[in-house]
Amino acid sequence: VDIRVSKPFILLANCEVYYDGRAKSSLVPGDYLIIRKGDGTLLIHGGSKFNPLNYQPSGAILRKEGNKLISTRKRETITIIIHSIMWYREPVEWSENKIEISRTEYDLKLQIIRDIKELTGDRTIKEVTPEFKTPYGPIDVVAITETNLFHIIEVKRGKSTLSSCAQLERYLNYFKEINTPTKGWLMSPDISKGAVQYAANRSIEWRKVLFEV
Amino acid sequence: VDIRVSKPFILLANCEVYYDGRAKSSLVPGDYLIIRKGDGTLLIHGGSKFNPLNYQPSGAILRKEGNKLISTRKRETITIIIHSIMWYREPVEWSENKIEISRTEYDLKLQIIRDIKELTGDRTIKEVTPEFKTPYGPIDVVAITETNLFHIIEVKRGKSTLSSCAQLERYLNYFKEINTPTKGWLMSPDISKGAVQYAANRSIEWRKVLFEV
DNA sequence: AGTTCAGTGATGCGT
DNA sequence: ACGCATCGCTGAACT
Repeated sequence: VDIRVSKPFILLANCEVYYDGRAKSSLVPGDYLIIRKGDGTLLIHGGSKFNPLNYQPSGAILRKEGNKLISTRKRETITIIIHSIMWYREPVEWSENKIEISRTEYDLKLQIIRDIKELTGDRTIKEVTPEFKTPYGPIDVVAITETNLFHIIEVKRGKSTLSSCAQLERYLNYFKEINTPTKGWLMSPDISKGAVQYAANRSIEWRKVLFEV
Repeated sequence: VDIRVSKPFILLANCEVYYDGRAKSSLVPGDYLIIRKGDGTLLIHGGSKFNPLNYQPSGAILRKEGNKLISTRKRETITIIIHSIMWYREPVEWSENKIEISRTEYDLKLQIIRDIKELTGDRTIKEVTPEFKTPYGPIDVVAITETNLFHIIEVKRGKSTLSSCAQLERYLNYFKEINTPTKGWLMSPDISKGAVQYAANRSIEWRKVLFEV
């Protein structure tokens, strides 16, 4: 079988793989599934687990040297030494459509902005800004009251964790530096125990928010 | 062609895909690559990009209903409606070896622990603990001096970011609560501009550490 | 090109 | 099972 590096292909081969770049890895000889897409993406999958064993994201360039396949991208290199080919296929058509997805953090954010006064219990809110920019990163939602109190809201689509608390606190620190009074909020469907503890110690409040759809 | 849900297979098919679970998505009809592994992993790949369009991680259970493939796992469901099959393969052998990887954060941490006195410039360190446990999460490296000053060190294999700063500060907060004097450190090969700023404002120090191998 | 964050993140390790 | 941190994370949006 002749592998064409100019075409997308799907290949099951007995091979070994070496990677060098940000990290360095080697994969002992075995039968693996090798996928090469039109945009340069290279995936080497083993017989279990979600993640490919080795890979290169879109933009990689593939070449052939004897029984070696070499893929390079931004100073990273994958070398596949092929011992034998079980089968090889070039898809005639391979669609590039995207999925349409809902129940993302963005959707939850819209709900929160709509219900902001009920959720915070603050009827004096006069302005709500999503993606509020600060030098310490963009804040999911900022709601400003008539008396210029800033509600700083971090939204999570899943569980709020210690890491969410730290993220929120980082934003709060910015407003502390510019002497602006704030109230910090976590809003999400769930929260971890550690986050509850941490939030309590720093007067951060959590509001449970569920997806409506 | 007859798809056997009891075996791992690779399938190129014209199909449409619906997912419902934590989120909800749909994929318009097209030609996609469907991979089913022995551990239940299901991957549906389009003709570009690293990430699968739809997927289920290991543990999913697959069944067939007419021209539908239905995979379920923990209240999440993927439904593939198959319109036509381009080709279908069942790998006879598909290895489950793991890659051996180096230059991970763990490797960098070992270097840092070895060179801890040089990196901190503190010759009075008497004890170094990796994975130091606190209620606010485990700290990469803690080094304690003869006078009980705690060096709190957050290690990153790539670039230190604002998020790294916030993570470190969260650990520092714990020691503040128990009235223990600390010095906060970021150690990594690189650091982002925002992180430099944030660290400067909170007397966190950064040390550049490169992989030796 | 650099920075930041979401993700159906997944995965591994600890409790 | 939950909690937490890493990942060669990738991908997207914005500067």
